[in-house]
Amino acid sequence: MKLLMSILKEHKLKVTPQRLTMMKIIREKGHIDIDQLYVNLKNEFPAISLSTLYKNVGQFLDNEIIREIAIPNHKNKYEISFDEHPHFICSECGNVRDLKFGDEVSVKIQNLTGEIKNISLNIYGNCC
Amino acid sequence: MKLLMSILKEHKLKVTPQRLTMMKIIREKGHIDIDQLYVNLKNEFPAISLSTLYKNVGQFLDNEIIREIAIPNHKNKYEISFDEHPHFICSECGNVRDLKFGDEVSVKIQNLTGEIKNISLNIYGNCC
DNA sequence: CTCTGTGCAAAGCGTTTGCAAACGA
DNA sequence: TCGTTTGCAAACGCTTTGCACAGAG
Repeated sequence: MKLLMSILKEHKLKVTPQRLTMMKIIREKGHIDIDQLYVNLKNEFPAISLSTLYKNVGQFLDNEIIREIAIPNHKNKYEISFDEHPHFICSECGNVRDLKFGDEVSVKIQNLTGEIKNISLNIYGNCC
Repeated sequence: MKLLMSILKEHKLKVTPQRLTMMKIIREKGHIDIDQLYVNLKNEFPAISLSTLYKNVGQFLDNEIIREIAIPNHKNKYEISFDEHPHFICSECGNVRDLKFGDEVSVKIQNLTGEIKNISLNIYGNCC
């Protein structure tokens, strides 16, 4: 598993304890929204401000260190960018479960004009 | 093509000129965000208010008359619910092109625990 | 030492709410 | 007539911005 520190350095972002902890929490939780992230960070940094979170989340997204998951009727969640994978999202509670391309889910695309940068496949169901 | 009026009636929503025009514009434009919708509606209803749009869009979504397309770094767009289909979304300008399940794109799902309500497949590329 | 990052307070902006009047059934 | 919808204004809440100080390199 890649060191969080080196990920920041690769993108020429300064290594701060706040950033490292943000990344650690996102990686541990798998999928987390701003508010949950804030609560978790408060434990370690009681003085941390929401604007720091927003600024860093913005930079992480710009640098594709994390990826944004849009969930209808819920706040966006974030995950560490690793491999592309589909999500199973609960329409009720917004819970996200990772699926796998390959054995579980496969997508076949033919005759598509235009370069593909990224595929987002969300399957909505109910886990409640 | 189904009458817009009867769609509203099916959902026990009152038929108002504002609603009919909203649906007409969304159907014509294919994919449209709140602001573009507002501008278009202003032509026909100079006094229409944004809150009317928000209220109706909310109701259309609740009743699944329209569907929401989340586009990173752009405002959500809306389309009339018809068949499920994948979208090709330009990462730069947010433009949306409809694709087809079947010949163009197919998804195979195996061993997935949990009922599937809905599948959203967005392919990101560049049209600029 | 220099430049970036942090925290705070305030501003900004899209969206929602409350209410009276208008309208649809 | 009765319940719903509309438009307006105000409230709301999330996100962004400006700035001074702190911290990383």
